[in-house]
Amino acid sequence: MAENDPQLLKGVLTMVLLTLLAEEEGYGYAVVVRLHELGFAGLAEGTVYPALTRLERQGFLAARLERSSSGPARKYYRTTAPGLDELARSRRSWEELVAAVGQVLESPAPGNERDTSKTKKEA
Amino acid sequence: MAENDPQLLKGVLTMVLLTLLAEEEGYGYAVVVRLHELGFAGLAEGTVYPALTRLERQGFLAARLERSSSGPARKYYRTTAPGLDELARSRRSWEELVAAVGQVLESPAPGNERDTSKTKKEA
DNA sequence: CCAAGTACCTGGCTATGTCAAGTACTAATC
DNA sequence: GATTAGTACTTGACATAGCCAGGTACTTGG
Repeated sequence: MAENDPQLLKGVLTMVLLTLLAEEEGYGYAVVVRLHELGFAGLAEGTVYPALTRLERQGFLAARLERSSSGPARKYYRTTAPGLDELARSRRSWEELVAAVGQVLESPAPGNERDTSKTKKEA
Repeated sequence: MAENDPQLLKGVLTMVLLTLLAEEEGYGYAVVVRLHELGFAGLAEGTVYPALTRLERQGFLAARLERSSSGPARKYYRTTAPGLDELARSRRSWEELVAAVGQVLESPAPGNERDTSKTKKEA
């Protein structure tokens, strides 16, 4: 589980959070732990909490507080209906990206000339 | 080919550019056109050129100018040896990310309780 | 009382994609 | 020969979102 490239994560976290919290309600701390288990190794709390707050502010997550006997109150989040829409959109973008990247990475043969000018007369 | 999420592209572009320019030399404008064909629909010139410049500055790409009869001189880039190393690292991160995201998206059954506290006594 | 585990929040930093505008060369048209 | 359109590259100001460091606060146990 190597260090994840911070940049690669961008945008992905939103989708991941909406997915997890659509399946079942959860609170920040637990989500962080879960994500570490799922392969998002270096993921910091300072990344997840602001993301949850943002998604709530955007109406994609709903939150409720619940007292806990093992520490401070937990903020449970659940994906809302607009959140599900956003998730669907997000997944589509993700799949397109994966497809496009796949096409580049598994590029078959480097034999086709690419020249935007129609090769009328070249230097 | 829907609008790509700008955030999702982050970090990916670097990898894609290093890949394309490792296969064969190319100049910015042509790369932009090529990427559009490959599924990176909304990709702007203003995104690609700075990326190329950055990669050159970092030593991952080498550049040379070539006059053209169809417009201003073209700046041809080719991936360097360090660029190939970076590409390898980058691909690894990407594959890990795709795997991790895959695990979340195709999450099988939402039945397992996840609670960081060992359920000693819950509210 | 203090430490450690749980749980959340914030400010400042950074990286990078986007937009808009600009420069400049060539060829074709009027 | 000035204008326009296509080719080709650059840049500055902006927005987003992840990261780090540090802070707050509740609970339990020594």
